[in-house]
Amino acid sequence: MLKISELSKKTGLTAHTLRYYEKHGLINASNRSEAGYRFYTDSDVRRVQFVKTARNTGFSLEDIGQLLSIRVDKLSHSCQEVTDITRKKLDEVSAKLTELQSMQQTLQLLLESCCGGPENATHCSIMEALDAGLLLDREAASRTEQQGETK
Amino acid sequence: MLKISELSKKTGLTAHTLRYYEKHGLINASNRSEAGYRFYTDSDVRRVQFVKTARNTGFSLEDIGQLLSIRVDKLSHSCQEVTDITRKKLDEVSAKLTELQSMQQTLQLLLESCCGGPENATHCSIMEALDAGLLLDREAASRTEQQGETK
DNA sequence: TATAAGCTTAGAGTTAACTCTAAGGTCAAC
DNA sequence: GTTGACCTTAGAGTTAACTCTAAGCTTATA
Repeated sequence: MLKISELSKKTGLTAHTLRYYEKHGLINASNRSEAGYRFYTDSDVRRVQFVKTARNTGFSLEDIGQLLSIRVDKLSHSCQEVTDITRKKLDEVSAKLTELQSMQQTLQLLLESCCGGPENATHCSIMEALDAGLLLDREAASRTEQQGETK
Repeated sequence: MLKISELSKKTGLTAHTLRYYEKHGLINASNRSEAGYRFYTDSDVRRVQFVKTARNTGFSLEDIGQLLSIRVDKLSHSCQEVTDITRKKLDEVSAKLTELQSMQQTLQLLLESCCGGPENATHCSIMEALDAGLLLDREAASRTEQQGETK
């Protein structure tokens, strides 16, 4: 039976975060001392570690809530439910990745185009590119279109 | 001279967002009607488009504030200042990219490992992997270390 | 002239996941 | 018996970039 600071050390999550997770229904301390101190069982610890692993994998706390309800009653849930959550997250991550890759490419091009020296910025090619809106041909285009479509 | 809704149409930014940018010192309407309506000059429009392009490139509003102060007085600023801001942003984007790529890989492996079928989740390999904390060998490890180091 | 569309401001709400504070109770050690 | 470390709770603050609301003018149209 671990106290919250011991669980904190064991998991690398702060006591604050552990209480936050509890408040949001993700974890719990199976026992309390007479004074109200939380005491965590091995089972509690495993659940916290599950949450941490899922968090590190990119799942939101809401996702994790769903995964946890599957975890405690696996018989009533299917693999498909699990893959649905996972695929949805993968799609989100992939979309974000595409966006960031586009940004990365643009930023690299900008850096390559500029001398980066102590000269004044009168003819700075980065400033010129931003002024010209040249980047709109790439990432901005898709986002601008999406904005227009959702109106 | 454009009214705010006209500028909104022209830029794809909402009037709300334009006022928000103004409140945060990024843009301004050079003129106002007697009734207080904002009127934007061509120069104002170009500045707004600069902000939009920079935003699409990944710069934060704070970054853009710096870029704008360079933009209005290029003689007093160097290319290096511009590349510093750009490189810092590129580093951020690259770091985030690495993290997301790791997540993507993990999520893909999880999906490949699971049947995803209507079977109950008793032996779901995704649940097992999250339970085992297997992913900690990859991305979580670096983040856990960072957390430990910054303590 | 009445209606609707559009403009103004100040300020509150949203989102996610913490992060921190205040006020106070508990516990082990010296 | 008094420090000091640790625990409790409720609730406020943080971050970024919007997004929306309310209450009230202004303007164009029919």
